[in-house]
Amino acid sequence: MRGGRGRGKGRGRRQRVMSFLKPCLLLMLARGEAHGYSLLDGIDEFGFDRERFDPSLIYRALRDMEDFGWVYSRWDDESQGPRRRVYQILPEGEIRLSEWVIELRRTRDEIDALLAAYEHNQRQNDK
Amino acid sequence: MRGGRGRGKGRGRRQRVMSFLKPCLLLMLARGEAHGYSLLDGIDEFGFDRERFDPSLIYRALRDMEDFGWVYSRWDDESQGPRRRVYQILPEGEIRLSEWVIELRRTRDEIDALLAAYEHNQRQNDK
DNA sequence: ACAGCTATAGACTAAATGTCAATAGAGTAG
DNA sequence: CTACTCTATTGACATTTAGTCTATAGCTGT
Repeated sequence: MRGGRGRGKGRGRRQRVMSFLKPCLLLMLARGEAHGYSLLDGIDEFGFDRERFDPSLIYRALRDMEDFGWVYSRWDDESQGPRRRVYQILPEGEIRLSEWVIELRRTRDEIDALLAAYEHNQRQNDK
Repeated sequence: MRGGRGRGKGRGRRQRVMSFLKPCLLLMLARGEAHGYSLLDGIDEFGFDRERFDPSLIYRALRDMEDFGWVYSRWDDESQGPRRRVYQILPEGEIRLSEWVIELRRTRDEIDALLAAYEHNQRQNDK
């Protein structure tokens, strides 16, 4: 076993990644316009832990998506409290969401393939 | 629509992420020892495109996993051609793989939830 | 000798994520 | 009236992960 290359990372544990947030946000916006904070309240539907979830991630994702032309935003001055930016999904965003759905289906199928291979392995080892 | 903040990224398309490679490698190693290049030949089983897949990713993943104590490697001098490093999975690696399987099942379920929500939305819009 | 394949490794780049702190309006408990 | 809390958005910075490109080196066939 070669000696470490000075890359001791403690433990390679990270959270899920796979850019799951943006499709979730697009889907929520497809149900109707919303602002960042209200979207934050909705993300636990998709398995995110609302308590530990940093709001800045949502705002960043929304701004990125606006730069891509997937969503549109305007300030809402009617509401009480601090001004909120209200987002709407654009046709480009609906297209991107539908592409994402296709990619996610494929990803799911690949995960299923790995799980099946793993379980197959386990059965072999039990024999 | 705010003017761009100088963040024109062309198009936000990336490949799948989710650290899928390492669990695939661990699973392949669970079936028996192997070296990097032979693992490269096996990854298309999991949906990777062997042609476009850069071998250095495999070697890096293997070294990372060795640093974590999940696999063990030794030089194989018996083989012809350039020396190859042969990897074996360690008990730590089997444990990590089983944890990964649990995480992947959860990820798959979350993808399924999003897909179901998307399809539900579509049906509503058709009405 | 050299072209091509097998095999591994390193450097550099780019992108995606995560963490923290700053700002600010409104309502409310004391 | 002021300190505190909740809603709301933003920016800076750090870390992690993934992707590209290049280098090295042994063997094989010509």
